[in-house]
Amino acid sequence: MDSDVASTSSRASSPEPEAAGSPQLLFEAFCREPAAPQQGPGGAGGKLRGGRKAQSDQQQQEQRLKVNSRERRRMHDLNQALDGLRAVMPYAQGPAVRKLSKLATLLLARSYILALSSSLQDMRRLLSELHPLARVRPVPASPSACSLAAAPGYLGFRAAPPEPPRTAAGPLGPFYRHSSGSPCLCSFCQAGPQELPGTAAAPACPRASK
DNA sequence: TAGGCCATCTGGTCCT
DNA sequence: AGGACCAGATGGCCTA
Repeated sequence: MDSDVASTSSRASSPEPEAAGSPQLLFEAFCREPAAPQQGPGGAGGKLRGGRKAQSDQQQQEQRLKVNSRERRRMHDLNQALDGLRAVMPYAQGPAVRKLSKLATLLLARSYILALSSSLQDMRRLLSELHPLARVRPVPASPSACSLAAAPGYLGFRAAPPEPPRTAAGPLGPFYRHSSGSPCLCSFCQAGPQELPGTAAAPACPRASK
């Protein structure tokens, strides 16, 4: 299916990380201009008298190429976002480590967020125990400040996070297990994901996925 | 070689 | 109408 010129094997193992990594770039990509007009080859008025059907076919072809191109770019943006997510994820990164799969990235991100939330709660509790008089001041309510603050699970100083659903599998789902006997040195395991709220004791190490 | 993961194409649906 | 989003199909690459 080589219907698109741009479909050359640009795959390799990493999908064109043009600007991957930086959240800033991620947002830039997210907010980027709405799909440059991308003229098809020949542009308008290429064929003058090719017959109505031929012209219609060509128009359809160009339309198809345009849609394909948009879809490709959309997927590239998605992959960039995933790369950005991987970049801030607590797992061993390096040339010798296999890149997290998309699914693993999402699952690990969820676990990481839950772990951070739990840590934050613990620290807050500790702080209030050490300094009973020093109350943690609530974040001034400013609805327009950040839409995240309105999210149900937002961990501001207002409400405790909702209990995450408990699943039978580990925080990364049923896909990830430690290979028995071999201690994992990745930062995720070092940090102790077993403290995740609402999860079983099953450690979740992305390196053990394969 | 089988299975996992991925990129790409494609058609459908929804929204502006 | 055009664009975004989604899911299924397909084929390639890589690893155990």
